[in-house]
Amino acid sequence: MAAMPSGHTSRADANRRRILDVALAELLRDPDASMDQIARAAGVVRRTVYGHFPNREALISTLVDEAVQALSAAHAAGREGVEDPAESVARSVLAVWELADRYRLLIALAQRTVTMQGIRERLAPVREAATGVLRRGLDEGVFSSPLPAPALAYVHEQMLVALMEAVNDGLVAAREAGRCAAVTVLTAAGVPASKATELVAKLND
Amino acid sequence: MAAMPSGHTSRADANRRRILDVALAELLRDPDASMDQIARAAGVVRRTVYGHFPNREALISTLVDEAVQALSAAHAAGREGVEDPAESVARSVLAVWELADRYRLLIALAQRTVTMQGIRERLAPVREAATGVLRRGLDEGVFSSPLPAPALAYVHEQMLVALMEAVNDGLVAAREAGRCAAVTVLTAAGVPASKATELVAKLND
DNA sequence: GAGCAATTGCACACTGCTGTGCAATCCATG
DNA sequence: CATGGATTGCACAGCAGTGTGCAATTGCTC
Repeated sequence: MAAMPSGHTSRADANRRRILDVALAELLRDPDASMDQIARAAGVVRRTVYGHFPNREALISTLVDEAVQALSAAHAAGREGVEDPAESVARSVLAVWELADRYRLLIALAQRTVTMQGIRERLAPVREAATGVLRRGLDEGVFSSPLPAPALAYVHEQMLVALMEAVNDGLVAAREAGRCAAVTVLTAAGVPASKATELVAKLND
Repeated sequence: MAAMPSGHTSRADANRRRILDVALAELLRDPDASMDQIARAAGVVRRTVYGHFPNREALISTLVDEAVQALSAAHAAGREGVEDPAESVARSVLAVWELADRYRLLIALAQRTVTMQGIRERLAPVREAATGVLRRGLDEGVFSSPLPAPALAYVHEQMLVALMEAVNDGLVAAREAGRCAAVTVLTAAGVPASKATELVAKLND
């Protein structure tokens, strides 16, 4: 039946959750992983996956939606009520990075998948927000770059991706990565290294 | 027969060349483009493509090899006989960028393909060279970053990718992109914006 | 115009993935 | 232990792509 004892998710729900989690990891290893691979990795039969998601696209779409939603929230929360562009950027990066450990894989995946298209589209709002902050920073002279704000937004986005890969490959400790990312992003925007370091250190204490 | 008149490439060679060129463009639009799509786009029948390349992988492999080779050459040439790390980095970026207009597409493609693995492997030497320069710069204090040299190399690599996408999307003029890339890369490494701009301007006159 | 390599146009076998249907089975709950 | 939703196992149709074989044809070269 529909109702269930308090605090106890049905087996179906648990399976659905696990399938999503496993799919995330599995699609990283191979962006073209088949439904069968995913199902087996989730300890389930292919047919069962189709019981939860009508088709492959629906599954991936759900995955993307979850990630994008979490990311948008973090990005927005990170800079609410802050007027200084530099601090705003730093806070955003740090906030987004919180999720990195969970979604790093998906982001890396996104890089090399056709699905990339869909993801970039859905991230457009976030990117526009970021562009806005960057533009303000450039206008106010807090930032300094030969690049127009939108291009700088691209660069920042890719820098985070690069850092995530660096963490994946063990070049940077996950613990420090957030701070490093924030500092590097600010630095790339033209904020003096010393000032960037100081600001981030203060935020991160 | 095998021999041919001076300076005149056989139709076969011309076809092979054209197939490679078209495949490059076609695989960008769709990393999973079929052999048939590629063949048709090259104004040729699928069977003909198989006449030149035993299989899909061989074709892509050839494509990658050409690009990597050109890239390595440019990267090395750009910084031969230069001792200042900052100038070295700036020269490399500018040199590599020369090829960007031709290979930008492939690079973007690489980002989202499984083939990515193979490419990153083959680019390892270049990345190591870059890491070396970055390390020297960090040691000498010319650069300043919380990131270790290898991670910084990742970041720089991705920044170039981002810039290429920005150009593809019309956010930056191809003509200025090289200079901007160089400046931004240096800035991200902690070189003061003013100094970076000045250096690049001098190199690029 | 004969000769020859390259190209073409089919046809074929094979593989791997998708999405669906259905009967058998599992298993927590009541 | 009975019940019903979830899961399983299997089978099937369909599709798209790959790589290959071969005979017919094109078009350059001599």
